Amino acid sequence: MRYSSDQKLQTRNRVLKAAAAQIRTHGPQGVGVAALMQEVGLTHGGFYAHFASKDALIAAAVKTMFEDAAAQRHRAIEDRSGPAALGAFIDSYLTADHRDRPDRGCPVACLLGQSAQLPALARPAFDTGVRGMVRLMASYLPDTTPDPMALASSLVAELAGALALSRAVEDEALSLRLLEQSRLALRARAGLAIPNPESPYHDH
Amino acid sequence: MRYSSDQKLQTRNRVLKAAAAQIRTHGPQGVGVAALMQEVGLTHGGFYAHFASKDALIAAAVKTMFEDAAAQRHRAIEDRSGPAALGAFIDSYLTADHRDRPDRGCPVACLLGQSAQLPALARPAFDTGVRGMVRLMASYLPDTTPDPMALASSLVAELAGALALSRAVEDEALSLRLLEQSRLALRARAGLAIPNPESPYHDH
DNA sequence: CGCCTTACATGATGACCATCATATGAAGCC
DNA sequence: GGCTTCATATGATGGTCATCATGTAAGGCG
Repeated sequence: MRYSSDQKLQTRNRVLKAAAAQIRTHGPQGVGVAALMQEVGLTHGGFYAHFASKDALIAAAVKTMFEDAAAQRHRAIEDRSGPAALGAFIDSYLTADHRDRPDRGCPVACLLGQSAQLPALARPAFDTGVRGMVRLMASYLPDTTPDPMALASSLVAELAGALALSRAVEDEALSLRLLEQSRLALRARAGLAIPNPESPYHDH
Repeated sequence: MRYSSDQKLQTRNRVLKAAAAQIRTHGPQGVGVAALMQEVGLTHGGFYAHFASKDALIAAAVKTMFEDAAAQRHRAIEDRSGPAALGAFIDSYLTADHRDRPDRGCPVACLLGQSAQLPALARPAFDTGVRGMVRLMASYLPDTTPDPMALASSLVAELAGALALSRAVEDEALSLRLLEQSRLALRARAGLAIPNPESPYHDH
């Protein structure tokens, strides 16, 4: 092999990561091949050695976004499971930090209104990502939940909706209130205790 | 005045209406001046007699979208008020019909993830539109609600989130289930009765 | 009747875009 | 040390875009 053994793969991954960030901040149509490659330190010419087309890149990038999101989720819930994991996830999702870093954040919240604008190649990736998130939420719910998938989908809708709303609102105080209010509502709906770090009734 | 007395105003309104539809389906960046004018039956040249720039058009179009949405809301709730109005609104919002016609539908659900992609000129219009929707929901809540704005913002988040999710999912049955489940969850959260079973959304 | 405002059309400009054909140059292999 | 391969660069192509300068014609007003 020429160059270091996995040079091409590493470059491909760097391009993917940059694309995943740009798609989340500027939308699928806001990414340009030339600008993207420049961000990685290359020129536009080499792009087609890695991806068949811009649409193929976007499809691959959407997939990466969900993989990264799953990794972050694991970091957020640490070794908790069940309802405790759900609470940790909700709390980590509806934060100012997550709101301010859409480029590293949940793909569902970023692409919520834009599924129709994704190239046809990328839509299945987004679809399975959304379903995966719902399924995961359902798996965290207490065993006593009558219809876990129903509740989970409703929770995901509010999670992503609230984060996106908090990004749309210009007033910082209102934005924080939106996050906090949905956080409380979601915890209540999921049958979790009111979050209070010092409370002896904290859920785990 | 030459031409019929308000010819220019009417043209402007037709352009605005077309833009409002295109923005909702193709996103703010998916609208082209030439294509837009052609849809109205004109050519691209006259555009700048009506709007200072494309960004100014988008700002004006966002405003129109919310005005249209308010009019539709009035039609949906008819002469109901309070919780009855809220129930009618929720039921009319989370329907397959609304899902399938984003070009005439709620601007919040369409632009949820794209507020950052709106031109700076248009963001205030979106911001006030979102706040208006939350305020209206709050006004429908029962007087006994402890913190109406808090509940209202949480409801709006789920409403828009659920509609956007239902648009993202490719499986029709799952999409309908998403709508129905959030519809039930929202009615319950707002303290409303279980909706009548003969609703037109039950076909599946 | 003819003028002149005005709504709109034609056509041009320059920027930017995705895509591709071809060149370059680094590095493992003989 | 030269050959070859492959990751990336250079530069071109055809397209689309927003914007604007200028042309045209419709029709109310003098």
